[in-house]
Amino acid sequence: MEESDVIRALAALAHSMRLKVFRALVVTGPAGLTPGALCEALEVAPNTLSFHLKELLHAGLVTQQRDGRNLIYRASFERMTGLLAFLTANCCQGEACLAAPACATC
Amino acid sequence: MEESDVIRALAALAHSMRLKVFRALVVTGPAGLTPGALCEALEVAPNTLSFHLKELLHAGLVTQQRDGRNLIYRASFERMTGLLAFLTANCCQGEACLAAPACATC
DNA sequence: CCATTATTTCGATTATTCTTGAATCATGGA
DNA sequence: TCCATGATTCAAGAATAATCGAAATAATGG
Repeated sequence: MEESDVIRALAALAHSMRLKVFRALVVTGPAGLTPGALCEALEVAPNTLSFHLKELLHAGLVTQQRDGRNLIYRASFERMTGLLAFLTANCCQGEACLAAPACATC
Repeated sequence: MEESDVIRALAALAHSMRLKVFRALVVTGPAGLTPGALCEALEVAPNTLSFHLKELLHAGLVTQQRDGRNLIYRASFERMTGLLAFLTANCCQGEACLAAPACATC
């Protein structure tokens, strides 16, 4: 993962609504959610949500798939783990450190 | 870790220079680095660096300690792991998922 | 106490991002 | 084909963040 990709992903997540959207998709898992469902859950206007979903999509943090007249968005776990790996890579020059596993519940 | 803290931390890291600074501190580990050393390594003006260090400090991602006429900045591994944990918490509603450990080298 | 080095703070300008409303595109059914 | 629904795009103004030069603060050694 390139540094520019990492920055794009971090910037995408560094916004209240986008973080909520991403967390909702992470919690939901492989089933994913439609924009309509997210609008209702997060009480946000469709165009505003669409803007933020596009940001997440462009950052590679979510994927988009059409299903009839709905779209299904899913969190990209591959991208997320790449991001986490970048932040901790080569920490402490290989010495023992306090970095804990990323996913406590899995 | 509160959502607002997470956003602050993500926003702090979502900037090329700040990410470089943070990575340099992560790689260096507990010894830490002075602003002067970072200035030289990253080829940045002292006041610009100071601005960004303050952002990282305010986000809790780095700590500051005075040592004579130098300041020593260190990455806060505690904060970083808290951030990583937030992003992956409750993923996939407890189902098995692909989330990998955060720190591959430690 | 003064000079020097290290680092931060201030203020103004520029650039970027967020929000909002109206318009547009895509799909499925009558 | 026409309409309704789900979702996105566009353009503007408002808010926020980044940059840079100049000045200020902090600590040490002479």
